[in-house]
Amino acid sequence: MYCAAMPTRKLPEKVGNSGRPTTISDVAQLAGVSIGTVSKALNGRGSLRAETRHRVLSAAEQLGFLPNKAAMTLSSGRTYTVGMITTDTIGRFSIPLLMGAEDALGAGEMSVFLCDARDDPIREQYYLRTLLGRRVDGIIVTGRRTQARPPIAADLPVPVVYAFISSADPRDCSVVVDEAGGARLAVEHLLAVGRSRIAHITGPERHHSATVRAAATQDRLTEAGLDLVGAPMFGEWSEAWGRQATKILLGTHDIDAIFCGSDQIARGAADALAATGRRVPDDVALVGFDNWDVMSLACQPPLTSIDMELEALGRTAADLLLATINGEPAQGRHSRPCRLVVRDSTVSR
Amino acid sequence: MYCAAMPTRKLPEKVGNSGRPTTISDVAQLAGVSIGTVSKALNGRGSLRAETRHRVLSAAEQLGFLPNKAAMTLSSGRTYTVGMITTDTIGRFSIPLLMGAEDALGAGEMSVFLCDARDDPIREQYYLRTLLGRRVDGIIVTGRRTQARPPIAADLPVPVVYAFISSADPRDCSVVVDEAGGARLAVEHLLAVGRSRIAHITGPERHHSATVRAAATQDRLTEAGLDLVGAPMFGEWSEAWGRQATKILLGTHDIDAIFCGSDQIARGAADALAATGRRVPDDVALVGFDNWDVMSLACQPPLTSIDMELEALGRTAADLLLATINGEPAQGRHSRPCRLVVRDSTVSR
DNA sequence: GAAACCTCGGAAACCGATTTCCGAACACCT
DNA sequence: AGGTGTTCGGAAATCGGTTTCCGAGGTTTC
Repeated sequence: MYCAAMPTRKLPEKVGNSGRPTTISDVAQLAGVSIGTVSKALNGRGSLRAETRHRVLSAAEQLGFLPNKAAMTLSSGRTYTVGMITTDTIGRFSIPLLMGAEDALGAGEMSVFLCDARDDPIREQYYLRTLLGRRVDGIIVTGRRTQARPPIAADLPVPVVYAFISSADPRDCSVVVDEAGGARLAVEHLLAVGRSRIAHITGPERHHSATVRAAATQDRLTEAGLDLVGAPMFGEWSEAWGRQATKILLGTHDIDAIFCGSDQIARGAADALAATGRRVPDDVALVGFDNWDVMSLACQPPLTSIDMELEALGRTAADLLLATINGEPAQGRHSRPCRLVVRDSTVSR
Repeated sequence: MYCAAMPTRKLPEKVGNSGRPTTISDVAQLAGVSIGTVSKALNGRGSLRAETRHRVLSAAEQLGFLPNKAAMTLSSGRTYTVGMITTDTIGRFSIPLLMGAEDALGAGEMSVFLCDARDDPIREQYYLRTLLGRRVDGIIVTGRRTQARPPIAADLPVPVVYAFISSADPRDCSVVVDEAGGARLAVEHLLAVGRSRIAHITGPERHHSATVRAAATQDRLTEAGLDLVGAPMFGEWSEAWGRQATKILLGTHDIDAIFCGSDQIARGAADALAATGRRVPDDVALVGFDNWDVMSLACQPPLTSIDMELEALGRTAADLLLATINGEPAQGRHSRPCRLVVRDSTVSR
């Protein structure tokens, strides 16, 4: 009978108890077999009588036995762990990548060590060493800048996949976003809704993403027999720049659409357009990039945007890593398409 | 001489090489000693001749030896790993917590497994089991909702610290934000800049954070001999609600300040104020909560806000966890103060 | 010159699992 | 009754470290 007042007895808990974790020997003793037999029973190896197997399983259940991963690692050589190094700060981009990777890695079947190198090469090498010391089965390298980066190290004993960013060595396996394709999607959409005087406001010219998207924007317009209105406006990835650039633009050109290099810029643009009495999308249509809900949904009107599908990218990266770990090496650059998300900033509702 | 065309030779690399990772035996063989001696030399144990110690160290260096953590774990019983379970989604709140924790854990000395339970108790227990299977040295439990939650499990074999959220069991160790104190800071600041007709717009009433902050807001006003203008306006944590609530407020009351339960709400309020011709801060002062740069800096004008100092909170949680791991159990609820960040939404520049 | 002592480094147990190899027990066949 | 084959489960090696214990060899002391 259970009595609330009595001192807590060590009941068999589903997850662990406060003492020393139970080992395979404890299970063996309780089941009255050897530890080898326990191992076979739990892993379905060898040939055991059904009765024996069952006896072991219920003993393990009763003790809440969880095999010690470190011991398994030692004999199998695998840790069922991967490392994820973000070369710059963890943020809006790395989180979806992480979630996607976790997902592909079986959500807990394999675990992920997340390392934030904070743009510091020393710290990056340091993390690399700790990951190698932990004998991770593989490494995913990522970062905010999409510029190809030097390989994290030559000749590592574990497979490496670059996600979002790419390695400068073409033999390395990289999974990247087709940002040019994303920009083309945006332009095509604007053309489809009847716009022809299109401007482009984006981030710093030193950023690979900004130049790639700007170039693709111009290319696609040229294909349609059009020209970009003015030159691509390079600046910051900020709302303030979006506002400022839009004001400049409105003073000098006649436009019916702006494709922005980020949702933040687009939001700034929306504010500037509203402040000068332009209606979105009737007078000027607006497309952003990133599909960052915090921006694209809060914007008035909600933003049409380009989604880079980062979670899927994380999944792909992890899948390629798993393939390599399992002996089917994946090499080279893999590019993934973007997705257009249409909202009220380009089509009247 | 280096020649670009010649096949890559296996040079002694700083980090790893492509073959099987080197073991302590390899080092022992190269140094001409036994593995026990290598262990002593590398860890500064035992008594060795300086010459021997040096010979071992340079052999280890030459081979790029990284001790296998799994093997160390097996004999020491420690994994130098902690788990961090976020009960809901990883996001804006968990990342600073993680960074702070990483920092306190020596950035790589101990590593962190981040687990996203996605508001699913089943998944939570599943992650808990995998963490226990990996024999983590401790667990940090966190989440977005600040409501006290049931303990993640009774009687675990490893220490647990709750961060940001708290455990319903007062004996558990929790580190939380003094949200009431934060709200009081906001009110005091508004009083200090001469406001007396203060309204409060915040999130859903079912959210602990919203009710706690609202209650503290009213209390502090009462202490000052004032009343809140109208009742606290509970709604959503969104800009749209901030806009909507502000419009309602302006139609029914005469106010000179709004304290908002989040920066998003405050930003919506700022937009609504601007749309109706009110100047911020001259006509209406505005204070947000969270000090989320994306919102508070992009807002026009930039928002005065309450910073919960989540990174410091993560550090504190990790410190308490370390203390417990090292045999100085930390118990009970630890509350940490907020910080007021003054910007242009409350003081004219 | 022998006993006592000190210094240094090796042998081996141990951590907790997996896996191989082998032998005991039993059934079946002639 | 004896030989053969099959089934089941245990003993022991192994993974890569740490740590304890002990002995070889040299030095000091009387």
